[in-house]
Amino acid sequence: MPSFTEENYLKAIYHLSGSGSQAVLTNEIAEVMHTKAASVTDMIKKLSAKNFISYEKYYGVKITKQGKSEALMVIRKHRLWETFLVEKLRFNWDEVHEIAEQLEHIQSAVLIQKLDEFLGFPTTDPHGEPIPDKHGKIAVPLRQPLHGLAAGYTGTIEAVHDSDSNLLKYLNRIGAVPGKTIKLIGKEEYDESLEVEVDGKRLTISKTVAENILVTA
Amino acid sequence: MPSFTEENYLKAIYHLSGSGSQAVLTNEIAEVMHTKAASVTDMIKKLSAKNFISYEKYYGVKITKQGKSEALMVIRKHRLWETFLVEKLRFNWDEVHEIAEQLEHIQSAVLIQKLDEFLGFPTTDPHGEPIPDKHGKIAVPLRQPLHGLAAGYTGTIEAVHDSDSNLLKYLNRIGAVPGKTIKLIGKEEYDESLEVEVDGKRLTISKTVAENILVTA
DNA sequence: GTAAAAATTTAGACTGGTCTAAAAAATAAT
DNA sequence: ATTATTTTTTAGACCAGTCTAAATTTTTAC
Repeated sequence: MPSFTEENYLKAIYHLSGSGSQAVLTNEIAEVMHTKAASVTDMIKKLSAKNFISYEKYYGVKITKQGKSEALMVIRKHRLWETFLVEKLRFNWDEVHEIAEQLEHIQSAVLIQKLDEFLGFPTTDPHGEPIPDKHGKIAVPLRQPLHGLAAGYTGTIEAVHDSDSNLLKYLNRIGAVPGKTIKLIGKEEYDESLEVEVDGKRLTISKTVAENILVTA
Repeated sequence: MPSFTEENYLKAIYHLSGSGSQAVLTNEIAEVMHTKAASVTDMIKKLSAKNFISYEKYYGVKITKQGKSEALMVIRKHRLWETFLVEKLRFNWDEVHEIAEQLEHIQSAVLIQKLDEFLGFPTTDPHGEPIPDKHGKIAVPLRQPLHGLAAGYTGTIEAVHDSDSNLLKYLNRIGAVPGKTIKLIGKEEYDESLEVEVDGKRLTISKTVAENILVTA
């Protein structure tokens, strides 16, 4: 049974690796975990000893089948709890991430099973992200970050990354929520900011924000 | 903000002290925390430095106003989550303690506020224990352990201590649940076991079990 | 193809929580 | 009241997770 911290590392590695398909570098992990490279190296050794990842010195880390399965269970719990908080407790979309970060570590398979049932077996969370099923199976969504769209094209927002509350509050304010239509007017060369149209309103968003908005054409 | 472990110690001290009215000894804490006296001494120093308890060497520990308030908040969370698990997720009465032990440490005042509202502001948990309100106010229940009843008398089960799942499963099996009427037929001298009648059935229960059944006359 | 820069790992130390073994204080027994 | 017993505290150690500073390896630049 992985610890609290180990679960967080596995989740980060899973996401950074593109659902487990690529190797991940020490500094990448350090950045998203808000920690130092030396700490990551230590943790990598522990996760490797438990066969959650495979590790070669100086080359980076690959998540194993077992590690992927653990990560997907944590993600499942996170997204089910977020759904609960929004659907049942009437939280706003942008207030649930931090609480779900805690709830995702509660250990009880039957709890999650019953929660899933209580929520009516939802397939996506409030941010549009797919919820893995109890076997860890997850729908692969067809979508791309907004800044990958070509100028002039219109897309539908399918999901937004729920990494941080401030981003979500901002997206909420400008109306960029799942289901909405967004048109890419043009790209600014020097800073890669985008001019877009949402709800008939023109606005400029930074590259960083655009990367967190996921659209289908 | 107290840590996970500190919260568990405060809760234990609160209960052992009879809601904060008496001093508690090191070994008593060690026993209920399933830890050693030396570890308790260490933790006592930390809790004392944070003003959650007052401590005199070799004398024991008294919980402060601040410590009591923290303990009551943890108890409030525990009992609200237990209510949620039974009322909403359809858990059995005797399956929820261990899960609530984890959930009680989730940090978010607004979460508990919304959960309370979602449950319709319950005043007792599934075991009959009173739920402290958001200010830490708790109804003082009029009741006594079953073995305090005199032979021949009948009482109503108001609550049972939810310390451990095995006890609760046993109580469930014999029908000793809150709301039920229980008659004390007689006491056995040498081991203080009790002969009782529940649901028209006669049975013998140990002193240990009787102490966990709380009745009103 | 060597030097400089960047990334990674090691070494050693710290905190929180735990332990065992030994010392000190309080209580009980005669 | 002095000894024996129990309770509590201290001393020293360990594990998980983190850090800084230094060493090592890889990558980039010329």
